[in-house]
Amino acid sequence: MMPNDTPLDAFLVKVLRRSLLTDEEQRAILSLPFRMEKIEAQRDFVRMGEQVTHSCLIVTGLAGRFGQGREGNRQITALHIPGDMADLHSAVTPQATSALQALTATTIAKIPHQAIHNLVARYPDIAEAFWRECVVDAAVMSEWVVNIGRRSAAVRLAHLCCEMAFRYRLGEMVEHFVFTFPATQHHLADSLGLTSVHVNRMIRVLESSGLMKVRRGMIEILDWDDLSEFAEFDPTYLVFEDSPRTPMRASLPALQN
Amino acid sequence: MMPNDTPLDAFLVKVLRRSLLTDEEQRAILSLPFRMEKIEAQRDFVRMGEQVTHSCLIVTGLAGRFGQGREGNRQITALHIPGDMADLHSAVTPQATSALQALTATTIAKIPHQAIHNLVARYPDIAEAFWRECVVDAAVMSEWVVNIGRRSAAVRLAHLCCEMAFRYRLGEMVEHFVFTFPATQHHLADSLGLTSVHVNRMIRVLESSGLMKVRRGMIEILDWDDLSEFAEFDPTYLVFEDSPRTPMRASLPALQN
DNA sequence: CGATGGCTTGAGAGGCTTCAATGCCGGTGG
DNA sequence: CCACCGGCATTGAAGCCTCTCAAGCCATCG
Repeated sequence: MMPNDTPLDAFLVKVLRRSLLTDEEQRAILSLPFRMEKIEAQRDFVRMGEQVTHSCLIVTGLAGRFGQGREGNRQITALHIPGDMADLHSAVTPQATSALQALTATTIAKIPHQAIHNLVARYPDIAEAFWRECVVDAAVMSEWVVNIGRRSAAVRLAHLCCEMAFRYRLGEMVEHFVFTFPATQHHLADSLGLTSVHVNRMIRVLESSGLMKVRRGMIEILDWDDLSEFAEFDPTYLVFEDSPRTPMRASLPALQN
Repeated sequence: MMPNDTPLDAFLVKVLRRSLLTDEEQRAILSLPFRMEKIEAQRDFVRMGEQVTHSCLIVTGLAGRFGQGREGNRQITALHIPGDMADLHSAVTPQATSALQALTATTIAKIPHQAIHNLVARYPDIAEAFWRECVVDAAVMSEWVVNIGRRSAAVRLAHLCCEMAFRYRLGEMVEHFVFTFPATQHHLADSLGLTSVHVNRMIRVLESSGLMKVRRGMIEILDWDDLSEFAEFDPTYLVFEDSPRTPMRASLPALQN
């Protein structure tokens, strides 16, 4: 089945890298109802503690999930790029435990939980696929814990850039490339548990080692192999096509309809 | 329905705090097949990269999920106590992206993925409940990112102790109490992104402020209110009983069977 | 052209680490 | 019953990585 031109396409493409779905199931996902919304930079579109009734798919721009300490210390716990369902988990735990904020001008597609529930009740394979998406998000966060907890600032920054590069390119890496990444140094700092001052210095360190450049709104990878080596970056946790797809399916009784 | 005496009871109790399940569904979970296994302290029972075929329920003891940097730097990304299904997510992503290690002598119940898949294919509500468990685990990790990224060592340690206290007591808190927690200071350090030397010093700081004591294998909370205030601990991310339980259920067509 | 937001750079302070030695305690074997 | 042993906890001193504070710069925008 060919994706057409819905905002849901990018999401479906990502899902299909990890879960095997029939044409009917794919069509069902693509026909999910949604309402587009433009969010200006620095605005929260999900607030902490709120009762959420929609899941948010990032269509363009960049969004961050924020936790915070008492004294205004903000920490980004996840970054979401176009094609990510930033909020899929809220379908299953509607009370938001953290805030979602647009880091730059962002458009989102809001999908009613109701529709998601109808979908997964009807298609167990889709339920499993969505469950899997949430598990992959958790694996990414697990890697962030390691990154923040146990790596030096320079390696930390390099690792984040590798992850974002890998996610933007869906794993199709080459030696040297550029991608747009509209996060400020302050956003990077909040993602890394550092200050923006120190992020700035580390950017210069990486640049002077010839590994990468960070400019306003974009990142240039100069040498992917050296960089990912330096960053201790191993993309396995992003669970892409290499891993077996739903290996049990064959042995399941076909219950759906 | 009354829990009887299976290792699965504790797990079911936790699931029921977050998901509404019928008697039949509860019975189905309790009749999941499993094989008990004793793991000695410091031994990995799931290795990184391994293809996993079972999910592990912690029955007694304490287990840690480990990520690691290049130079032997270990970072614990999750702690699992009795009643936790440490590995539920592996049912949906069988390639382990991190290792599971027994921190002390631990007994686990290994549940075949096959059985889990059969269960969730038959009972959509259970699929949703298991999905929700994974989402809660992710919420805990999200809080760890904030903790490690943005809080000082003393607050960080206090926060972890609050979390573990809350989880051991399933949220039934009192002013002053003791609970056994068989982690070493080294384990705490690996959970907090600190060194064991510094954890030791912070323990003494907390003790001299009269907030808590940490002894070999146990933690004593001296003043829960003051401690959780100091730790910036807000248990919302752990509990979902306040929030509506699977609010969509009523409106779903009853498809199962 | 002033205002704004982000980036850059410097100097000093401090929190945490590193290294290293000592102390404690439970277990084990003679 | 005691001596030894190994793992963990404790303590000190020195150093470094990162933070804080503060100023200057540069582009963009009204």
